[in-house]
Amino acid sequence: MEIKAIRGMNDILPDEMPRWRLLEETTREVFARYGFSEVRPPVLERTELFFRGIGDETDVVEKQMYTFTDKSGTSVTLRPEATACVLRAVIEHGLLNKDPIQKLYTLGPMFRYERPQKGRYRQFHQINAERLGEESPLADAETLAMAYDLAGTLLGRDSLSMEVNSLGCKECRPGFKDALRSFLVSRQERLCEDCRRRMNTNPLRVLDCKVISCKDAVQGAPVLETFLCAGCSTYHEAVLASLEALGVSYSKNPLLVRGLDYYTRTTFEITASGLGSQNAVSGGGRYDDLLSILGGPNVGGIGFAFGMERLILLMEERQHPVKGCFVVAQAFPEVETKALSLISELRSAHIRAEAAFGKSFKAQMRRADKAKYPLCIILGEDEIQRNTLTVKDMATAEQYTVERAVAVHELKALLAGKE
RNA sequence: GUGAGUGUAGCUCAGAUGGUAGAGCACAGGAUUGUGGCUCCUGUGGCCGAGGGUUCGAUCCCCUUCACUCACCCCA
Repeated sequence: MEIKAIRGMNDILPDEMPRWRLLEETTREVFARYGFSEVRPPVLERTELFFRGIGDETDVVEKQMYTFTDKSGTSVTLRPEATACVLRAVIEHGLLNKDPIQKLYTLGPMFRYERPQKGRYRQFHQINAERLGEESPLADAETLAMAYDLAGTLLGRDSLSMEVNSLGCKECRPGFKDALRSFLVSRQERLCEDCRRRMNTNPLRVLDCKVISCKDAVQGAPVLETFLCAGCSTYHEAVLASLEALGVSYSKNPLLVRGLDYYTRTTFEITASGLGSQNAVSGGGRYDDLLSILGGPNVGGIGFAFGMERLILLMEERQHPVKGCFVVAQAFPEVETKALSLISELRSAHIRAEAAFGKSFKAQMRRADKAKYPLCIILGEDEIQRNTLTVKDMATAEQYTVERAVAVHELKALLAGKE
């Protein structure tokens, strides 16, 4: 029986790597411009971290976690998201004592046990940014701007849209929840089965339901915006004004709800066309209570995540640029030995060099062509006799004779002209 | 967890009322015994997803199972 990869876990094959590298490089570049530094927490954490951090009534925690007990009997979980992990690291190492403002990002795999679908896998990768220690709507706006900046440079602004909302804080949200719940109870016979359950556990989610009868029933429901306390309301206005100042185009979506419990005030989502139903490319928001819930200082933060596979799906294919030479050698032991030392000399000079021994001359040429090498070096008995090399330009088919002694120097010059 | 669709060569896909399979691309070799791409020729490659049932005989029909895809749910 052939062993195959586990469901929902994919190999990233060589052809796809250029896109992944571009994605990672762009992320590092953009985030560095905003003063963010990289961290790398482990992928395995104590299960309790996510219970406390994400909220035990969320779908993620209730049914999507890869949880098991390790050999010491502790319950551990493959992280379903990164924020709780990064904050755990910040708290554990007292980073906020060294600097009360922390701007961090991390890249890596996350795990959720869900039915795989386009843009949704059981092992998937996220880009995650967290910004801690600034109580200011400007910090919120700048964080959203950074997410928008990254998405824009990767995908172009045209296919993107950003939606913003405020979820209020622990002062004003309960009032809204209660009002919403009693509104929903009054109309519960029109709600779908799921929503009748959600009505009690997480009434906000009902607003987001896609079932038409629910959308209908929700008409005229209390609006979160009107319940926001004065603090939240002015804060939200300031965030929106700052977004405009930053040139970020967004739309308000009072129904935008996040799946994780820890969000307060600002939340947002970036969606892209072309992904089918999993069209959220990024999402995030402010979490003023999460640090303290996790046992840290009473400091707020804001962050977001990008789904890397979703970005990759939208990025154009790229090719490995190949700059170097392919060495074609006639199949005689003496020639092959010389070829070997030439290759090694080239590599020492930081020139990419490759050969395919044990192949016919023609086959070697074909490989040189297929691998898209701009130059091909031909080494045969004649060249060895005369202490020269034949260099062939694969694009123009021109050939030059080069003295063996100055070969590396010459090749460097020739390659410098190829981009 | 629910629903629908699909599993045949490395990839994309044909196939017959049930008689153990083909194409294109890719790969390898040759036409050109030291010259790639284009062309032509040849070749390698398949337990027809797995298990069971019906049948003289199943890749095809039936059941089961697994996987993939899309959608729901939920999310990045």
